[in-house]
Amino acid sequence: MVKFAEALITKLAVSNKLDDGDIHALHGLNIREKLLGPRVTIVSDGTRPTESCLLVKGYVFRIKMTPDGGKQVLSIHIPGEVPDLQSLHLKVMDHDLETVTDCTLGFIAHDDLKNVTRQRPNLAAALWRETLIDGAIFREWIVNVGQREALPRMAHLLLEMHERLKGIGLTRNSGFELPVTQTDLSDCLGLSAVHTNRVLQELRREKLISVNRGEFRILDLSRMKELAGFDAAYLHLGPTI
Amino acid sequence: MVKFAEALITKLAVSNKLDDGDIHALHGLNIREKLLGPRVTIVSDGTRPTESCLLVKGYVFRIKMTPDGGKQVLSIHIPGEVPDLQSLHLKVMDHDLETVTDCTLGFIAHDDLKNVTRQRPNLAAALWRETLIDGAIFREWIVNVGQREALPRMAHLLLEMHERLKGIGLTRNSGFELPVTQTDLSDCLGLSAVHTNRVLQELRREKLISVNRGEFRILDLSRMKELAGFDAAYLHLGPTI
DNA sequence: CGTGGATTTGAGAGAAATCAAATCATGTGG
DNA sequence: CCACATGATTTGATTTCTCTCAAATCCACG
Repeated sequence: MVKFAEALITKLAVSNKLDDGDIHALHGLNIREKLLGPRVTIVSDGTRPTESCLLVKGYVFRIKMTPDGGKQVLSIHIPGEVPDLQSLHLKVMDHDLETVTDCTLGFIAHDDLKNVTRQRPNLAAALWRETLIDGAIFREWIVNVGQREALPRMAHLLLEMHERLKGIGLTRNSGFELPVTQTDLSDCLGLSAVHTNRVLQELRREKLISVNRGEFRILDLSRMKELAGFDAAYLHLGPTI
Repeated sequence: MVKFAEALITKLAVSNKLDDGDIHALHGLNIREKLLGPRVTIVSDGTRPTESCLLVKGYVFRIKMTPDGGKQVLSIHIPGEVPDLQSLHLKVMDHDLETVTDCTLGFIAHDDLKNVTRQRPNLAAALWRETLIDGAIFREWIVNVGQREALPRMAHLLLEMHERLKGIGLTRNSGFELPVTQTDLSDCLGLSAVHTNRVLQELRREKLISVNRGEFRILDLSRMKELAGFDAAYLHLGPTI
């Protein structure tokens, strides 16, 4: 199944330099395909996965539930990413992984991943780097919920998704598909669904964005960045030498 | 300088299994000592470090500033940790690193770290794992600021510090040194300094904690955990097989 | 003893949550 | 093709948590 390796390579190449040997090794990976519908749990908090899943098509949420029923989305994953790559070295899951949309996933055994990293230090570094970029995005999310109020917070999230999707070619003139509900967005931002709705209205009223059924468009990039205090550096796009 | 290797080994051993060869390799690392006073910037946002720093004594904050002067503490680092280990693979810093107290630091060149990881896959995994635990803690901080209100949020932070410090033997019957100001705590939690003060008073009034000059004590662990919804699983303490 | 930072207190304002209900899709089955 | 059910979005009113502003007190230190 070439598409799996292709998705992974495309995404890795956004932030890493891969040589022919690396690419060959990735093509050689044994990947088990799985198609899932929307809103399905892929991996559960507390379990011990023996494989990680490569997302090829669709969106995936990492989610953490609080004891009193609160729900926090920790990250939104896009094609080419491996949302539970951390389980390669953190044996017990500390959060859930679930599909947002119809998804095509490719499961790769941890043993195979370990072999590849042992044989190709450059790939090991690339995968490590991917988990570090995850971490950098987590850090910015802490800032987002901790420091920004609702309007810039929403703007920042949308800008991040725009920037990351642009990296893998999933934007068309500042528009991108993100088929999530307003409740989903509220779970990303730590806001109530009602307030999320009002914030989105405000952004539309200000002609900063447009939304129709899961298609978001940034109408005024520079004003949005200004509003959100957005600086893409934390995404570490482009292989830095 | 044995103390550097010792601090690192103690901390790594909390979450990893190290063999004699690993320990020997760590002792062989070339480490440059540096003593810093409190409130000193170790590494700045936007720079490209060529070494990472091992914290041996004291506390270090990772900090992110927003364009409008907001300050968010991203993590509090304790002895044995390498707060900027991510710079090994993410060349440009996306946040600041600064001392909180008097600190003893040991700087290790990235080249040396890379050599060690290339020669000892088990150490590579251990270091990768440390950065993944960082990530797990970031995730929980997102939940903390996103989902919990002020009182449980503060309780959660204190419980986390207690649990982590216990791992390296820096607690005495539920008490631990954490010489930070209330303003520091407010920057950790995304609260105002005034509200932080009121929250601390409330926790003391409820006989949940006591504080005197940088020494915090958890007076009622189970009620605190109940209040905070605290589950230590995300810290990944103990080497999971 | 004075100075500056840290903590504390009080009062008022503001951002966001909650509660409740209406409206708007969307998709299903008769 | 329409009636209906279900979930998503929207609106309005009210409450609550947290912030801001301003000032007082406390404390460590030179």
